[in-house]
Amino acid sequence: MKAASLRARIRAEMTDEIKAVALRHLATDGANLSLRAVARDLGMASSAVYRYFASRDELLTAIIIDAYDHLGATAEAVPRDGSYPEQWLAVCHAVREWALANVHQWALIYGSPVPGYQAPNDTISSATRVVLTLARIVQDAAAAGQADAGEPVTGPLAEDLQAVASFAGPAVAPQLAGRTMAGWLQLNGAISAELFGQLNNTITARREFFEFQMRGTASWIGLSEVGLRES
Amino acid sequence: MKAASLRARIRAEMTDEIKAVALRHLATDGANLSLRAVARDLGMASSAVYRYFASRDELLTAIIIDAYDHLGATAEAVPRDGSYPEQWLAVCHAVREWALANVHQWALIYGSPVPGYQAPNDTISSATRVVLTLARIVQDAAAAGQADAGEPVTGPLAEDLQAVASFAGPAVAPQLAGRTMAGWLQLNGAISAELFGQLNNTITARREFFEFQMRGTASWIGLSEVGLRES
DNA sequence: CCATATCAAGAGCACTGCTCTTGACTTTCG
DNA sequence: CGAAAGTCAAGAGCAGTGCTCTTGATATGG
Repeated sequence: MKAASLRARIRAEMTDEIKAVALRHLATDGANLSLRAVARDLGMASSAVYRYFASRDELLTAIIIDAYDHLGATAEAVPRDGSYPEQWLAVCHAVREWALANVHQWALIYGSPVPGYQAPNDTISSATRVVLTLARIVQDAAAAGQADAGEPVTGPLAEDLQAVASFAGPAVAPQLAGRTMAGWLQLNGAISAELFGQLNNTITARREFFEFQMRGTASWIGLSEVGLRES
Repeated sequence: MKAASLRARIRAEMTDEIKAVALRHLATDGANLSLRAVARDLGMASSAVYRYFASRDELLTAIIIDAYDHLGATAEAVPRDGSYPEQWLAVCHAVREWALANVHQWALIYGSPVPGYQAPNDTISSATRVVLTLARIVQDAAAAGQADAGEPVTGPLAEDLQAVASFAGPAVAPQLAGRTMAGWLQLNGAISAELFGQLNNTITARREFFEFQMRGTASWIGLSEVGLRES
C-alpha cells in the first residue's frame, strides 16, 4: 500500500508540477499553450507529458477546473458583513480582483470557448460556485423580506426560472432568480469588458465604474439597504 | 489609368475572395484560422496569400473590422419606431440576432482577445458604431425629458463619464452616459453569456430571458414608456 | 522595347500536437 | 526470489502550422 501510494503521490506531484508550469506559460504567452514548451521547461520529453494528460485539451480542462474552484473559493471566502447590497458588492469586488490577478484564467473560463473544447461534466459543479454564492445572498435577503424583484414573469421563461429558483432556495421567487442570474451575467460582462479592452480610451476609473455598475445591478435585483447583524 | 486600376481591381477582388474563404473557415473550424488551409481552398500556394495579408493577424484584423462594420450597420439599420424602451429593445434584439448568426465573428470582436493581436486604430471608429446607436436613442429620450438616470456621480469617475457624455450628445448627463455605457456592456455580456455557453443546462427560453434582461437595463437607464411619433 | 514592379510558386525553417516504438524501471504475484 | 506485468521517459517520426526567401513568370510604365 505504501509503495503504491508512493508512486501515486509522485504522479500527483508531477501532475501538479505540469499544471503549475502550464499556468506560468499561460500567464505570459496567453491562451495558445504549447505542451512542448512546458515539457521543455520541465526538462523532459514532450511525449512524457502525455502520460499525465492525454491531450492539450485535457491539460486545459484541468486548468479550467482549477480556475473555477479557485475563483469559487475566493467568492465563498468573502465575509458576509453589512447590508445585503454591501455583501453583494463585496463578492463582486472579490471576483473582479481575482479576475484582474488571473486574466488568462478568466479568459479561459469565461471568454470565447477554445475551438475543439467541450466542457466535461466535472466542471459544472465547480463552475456554479460563484453564482451560488451570489444566490445565497439574495436568498437570505429574500427570506428577510429585503429583496423585491418586481413583477412575476410569465411565458416559457417562467419554467426555466422556476427551476433556477429551486436551486437558489425557498424564498427566491422565479423573477428574483431571473434577476439574480442576470445580475451574475452583468458582473461577468462588466469584468470581461474591462479585461478584454472594451473600456480602453474611455474609462480610466475602472474600479469606480465597476462599482457604479454593480450598485445598479444590486438595486435592480431589489436588495434593500437595511443592515444585517451576524448572530 | 485603366490598366492600373484593372490590376488594382483584381487585387481587391482577390483580397475579398481571401476574406470570404477565411470567413467560411472561421465559421466551421472556429478561431484557429489556418492561412494555409485558406490558400489550399483557393487553389494557390500559401506564400501567395502573404502578398495580400502580411500575416495571419492582419487577415484577422481585416475580418474584425468587417465584422464591426457589419454589426454596426445592422444596429444602425434598425427602424426607430415606438417608445424609447421599444427602440432600445429593437436594437438589442438586432444585435443579438446578428451575433447568433455570426457566432465566431462575435467571439472575435468581443471574446477573449487573440494572443498576439493588438487592435489598430482603424478599428475604433468601426467598433463604436453600436454603442453610438444606443447612445443616440438615449440622447433623444433625454432631450425629450424621458430619460432619468438617477443621482449624479461624483469622484474620479465623473470626469470619465463627462467625456463619454460629450460624445453622446448635449442632453446626456454624465450619470446617464455611465448607465448607457453600462447598458451596452450588459447587452454585450448577455449575448456573450448565451453564445459562450453560460446558459447551458439552465435557460432554454433564450430570447425571452434576453428580453427580460434588456428590459431591466432599459428601465435602469431610466427610459420611460411614453411613445414617440416620427412625424 | 526594356527596365521595373508585381505576382505565384516552391523549398525550407522552426514550431506545434500527437503517435509509436524502444528501453529502463518498478510493482506484483507465483 | 525471480519472472511477468505494469508504468514511465525518451526519441523518432508524421502531418500540420506561420512565415521567409528565392526563382521564374507576367504585367506596368517610361
